[in-house]
Amino acid sequence: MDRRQQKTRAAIFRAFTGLLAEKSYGRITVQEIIDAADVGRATFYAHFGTKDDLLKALCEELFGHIVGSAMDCTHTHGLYSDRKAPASVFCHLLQHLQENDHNILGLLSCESSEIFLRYFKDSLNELIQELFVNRDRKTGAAVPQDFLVNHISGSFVEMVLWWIRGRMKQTPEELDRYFRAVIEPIL
Amino acid sequence: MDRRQQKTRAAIFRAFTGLLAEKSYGRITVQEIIDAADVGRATFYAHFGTKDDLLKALCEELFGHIVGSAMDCTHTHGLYSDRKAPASVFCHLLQHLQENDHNILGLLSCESSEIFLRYFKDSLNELIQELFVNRDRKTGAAVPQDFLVNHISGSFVEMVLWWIRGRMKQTPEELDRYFRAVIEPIL
DNA sequence: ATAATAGTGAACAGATTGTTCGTTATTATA
DNA sequence: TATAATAACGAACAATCTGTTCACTATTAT
Repeated sequence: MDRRQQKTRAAIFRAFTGLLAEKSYGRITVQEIIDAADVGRATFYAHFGTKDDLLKALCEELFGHIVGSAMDCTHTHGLYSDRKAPASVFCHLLQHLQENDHNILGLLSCESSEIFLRYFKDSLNELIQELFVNRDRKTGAAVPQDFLVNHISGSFVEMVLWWIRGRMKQTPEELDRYFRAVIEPIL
Repeated sequence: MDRRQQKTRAAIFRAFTGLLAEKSYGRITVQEIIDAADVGRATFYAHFGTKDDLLKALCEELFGHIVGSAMDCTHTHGLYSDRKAPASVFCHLLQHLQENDHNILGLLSCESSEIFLRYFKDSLNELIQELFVNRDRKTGAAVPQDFLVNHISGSFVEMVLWWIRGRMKQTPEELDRYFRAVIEPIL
């Protein structure tokens, strides 16, 4: 609502992500954040109860956004007509990542990437769960459905990590092919 | 060498793992560790330069042990004749986990499990890499080998996390079946 | 027996945290 | 435009934590 709130919130987010590119989450102090954001100490604590709260808020904003967009895309096709329709939700997600919306790659490739990957996977889980509802399963009941959902979201996240750590030498389309090669045989 | 060193080292490890069961890694202070271990402040810093060093040392000891044993098992069969030969390395690993050697489950199920999972996965990667060397790959070159290795170790670790978070209702043998069901089709 | 090694306990400056409070600036709205 | 509500400021605070130092004591290996 209040423009001032949005400004400080954005400034804190910006400072925080900037610091994450330099050092691990654990070593970042509130002091550094407010210095970088040029914001009063009391102001920080008026917005976020703790550093962990800030982390959580940032993750929700980022991953909620990216996964939400993927969800919209699969539900209402044609909405993104201005962009080449991706071959799969996974490809869509990877392209989103490569475009580096809100410097999301910075977070996933920083020293504390594991923390962000967990949030990412949680969001992914919801997405994939939904995809399964609208889909006939061809597989017999060899494995429970929630095992399968976890396997897919887990593999995807681990693949993204592998991709980033390898300096992202593959294109999203290439990665998508790999991923489908290891996932589709079991669907 | 010196018995005193081993004792304090063990006391610190014990105190640390105990605290991890209660609170997240980030919230644990050196102060609490030395209080719980009943060890002088200077002593702690004589052993570990920092809290992160302690974490690393613990992980190396634990995962090096469990994965190393799995590696031995696959190399020299019959060594573990006193125990029912497990159907696969994965089953072997899962059984080891369930036995909760050195309270390894406590670490993997605590609030900071992500940190430990990363170390676990690193160790696993080496193991699986080795397994691939001694094995003919049936798959075509649809996906690169290191992608595949990462996919397998990543999936395994994510499965363990799923297992633990679901309160470990499945037996290691059951889990092993699931895992082979999603992995063997692509080998 | 003795020299080397490890642990003790206290003290330390410096940094970090989370909170409080009076003051100032910005915003919404009447 | 006037005014009341809201947000940020900045300075200060006690409490805690960190990492290091030092003189002293206990244990260990040889």
